[in-house]
Amino acid sequence: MVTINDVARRAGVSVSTVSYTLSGKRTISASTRARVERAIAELGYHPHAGARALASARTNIFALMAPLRPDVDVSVIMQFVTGVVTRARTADYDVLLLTQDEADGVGRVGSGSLVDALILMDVESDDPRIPQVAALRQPTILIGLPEDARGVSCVDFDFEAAARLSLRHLTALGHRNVALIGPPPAVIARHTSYADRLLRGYRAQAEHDGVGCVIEPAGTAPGEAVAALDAVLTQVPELTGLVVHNEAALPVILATLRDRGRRVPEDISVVALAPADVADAQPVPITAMDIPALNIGQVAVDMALARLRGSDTVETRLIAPTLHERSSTAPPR
Amino acid sequence: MVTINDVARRAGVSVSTVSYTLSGKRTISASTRARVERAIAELGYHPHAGARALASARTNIFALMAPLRPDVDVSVIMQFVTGVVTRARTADYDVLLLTQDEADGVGRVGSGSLVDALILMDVESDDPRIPQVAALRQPTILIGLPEDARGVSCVDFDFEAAARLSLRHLTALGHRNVALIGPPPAVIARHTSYADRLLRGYRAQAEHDGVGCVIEPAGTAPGEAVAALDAVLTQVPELTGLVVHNEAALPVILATLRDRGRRVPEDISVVALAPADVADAQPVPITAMDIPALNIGQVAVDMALARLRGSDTVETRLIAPTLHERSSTAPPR
DNA sequence: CCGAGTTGTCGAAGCGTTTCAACACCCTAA
DNA sequence: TTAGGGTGTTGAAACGCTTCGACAACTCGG
Repeated sequence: MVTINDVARRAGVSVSTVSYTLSGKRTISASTRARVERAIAELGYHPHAGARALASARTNIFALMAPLRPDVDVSVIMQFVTGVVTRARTADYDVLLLTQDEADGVGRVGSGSLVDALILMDVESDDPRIPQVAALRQPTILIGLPEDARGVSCVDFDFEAAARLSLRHLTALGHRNVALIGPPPAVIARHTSYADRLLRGYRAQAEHDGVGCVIEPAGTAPGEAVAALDAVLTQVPELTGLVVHNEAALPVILATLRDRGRRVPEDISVVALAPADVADAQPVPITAMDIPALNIGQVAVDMALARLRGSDTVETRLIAPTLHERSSTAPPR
Repeated sequence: MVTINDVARRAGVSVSTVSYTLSGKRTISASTRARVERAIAELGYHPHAGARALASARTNIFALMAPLRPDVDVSVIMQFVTGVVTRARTADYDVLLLTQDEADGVGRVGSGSLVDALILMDVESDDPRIPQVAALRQPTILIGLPEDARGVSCVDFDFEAAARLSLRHLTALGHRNVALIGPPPAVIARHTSYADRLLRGYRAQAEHDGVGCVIEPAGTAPGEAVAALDAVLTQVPELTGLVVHNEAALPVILATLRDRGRRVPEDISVVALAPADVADAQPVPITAMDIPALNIGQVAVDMALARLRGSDTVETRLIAPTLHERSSTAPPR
């Protein structure tokens, strides 16, 4: 194993000089720097992560706690993860992947100084992890918005506003017989933060616009999506407007609508909450509130970095929704 | 920050005694152990990961290099990842998530002693990472099977056998007009290991059974799947048997078949290569070679652990396919 | 030509563990 | 009674890095 000592000897300088060339925390003459860098390249030196962590109290690792469970929508999760990992790397950070189902994962990686900051996904309205991270030295960023966010920074898509806007888009077009096909029942039962806010927004807007409030959760399996749609059609036979927030269900619902003889948008208008690529890739491009999942992951990292640089402002950032009109909405006939 | 010193003082023993109680590498009397454990609990002590790594040359971290690109099938990837992470945790290992697109990620985490072993996904037939990991002190497990696997352990689903079996299932039923809808063009162009083996197996079996060999790649977007299916139907108008290996395309293809007036399995038999839950969740449960992605991830971890325990046997494990008959195949009329 | 900065380099003291060699103790067999 | 062999515990030396304070060698204004 090649150490900083080997580099120093080879370059004819002291160990500390090598360290300072690497970190840039002191000025180093151009010629010295060059010799050190050559030695590093020749020896193929990589600093020992553990030693570095011990001496500097920094690991350059983030913990990302992601929901590796079947009931959440994999493609969106992946986008968050991708956003986090790629942005972290640009700041020379690595990402440690944790699951929810370890009881004290937070304490272990936090108190054990394994990571410099934590990013938590799939936040619930009253999330048990919040007191845990609050006890930590490391800053934490939540992707999601709990009821009580004291002391932790949050970032998320503004699902409440998104739900309101989606419905308003339909009612503004003149639709009165509308419904929402929402997240899986399990997600709602857990009071996952986004689901709570989504439903709250939808209910408020339905009341505000004076339309009936029909909400049907849908599981991730195709059969469940069909069942949910049929349940909606039973409750609202005259249905002309549908809001869908459920990645997995979207294609199935569109296919089933066709099966049932309902054309989109002539008979039924559909608004989705989904990443742009998903909405765009459907047989009929879907008018949607684009969920910028990749971007939210990146913002989470940026907030973590800011905190590590000393900013102690705990903030909540809600990404405002923008409705992207595609071909799936029209006035009712 | 509470250190092993604090624990030792509190328990009235030496630092090394605490260390040995934690590691179990020396016998400790029951009474001492109890005192130490109480001190640990009372102080909420967690060993410092960096210090531990430095002293023991072990980090208890695996690197998992996963394809965070859009053209691979997210749901299968997620299953691999989930299998790896959960199994790793049962052995007290954490998982560091790396992407492919960092040039020397392998060297950085390997030479930097950040991880004890590496697990590489999305392996290509002639993967440039193989020489990199070969130069490392740490063992590496590939999920996939490159052309030249010297020195590295591999584990994967036997896609070649799976393709042969799928096709043979159709020909044995009497189908002569068959086709394969395969992975996205980009995956094939990169010579992703599984795609290479899949096509090889299919071609061999087609020749062996004396049926035409029609292969159509399909992108992940719904539109592309439709296009692929139509291309197949143009080339083989009398089509009665279809093998599909493409998670994302499967539901779309089934829907489109219905649109085109072809019933499954009365008019067209469909065999898929897909995880059991995906195959099972379709409107018509699909006869499939179940891809045990979760399990493969776990096996990868087990192989890594074995190597870390000193076994230096470099092995290649191919998980044999088993055909699970559901309702999507029947003899041609 | 002197003193005060400025710049570039160095030595050494940690950082919190693990682990090796040593040792004290008790038990047993001779 | 003593030698010999476990048991259980300890002190101290690593492990490879960062960082602080010190200092030599310059530069520059007065």
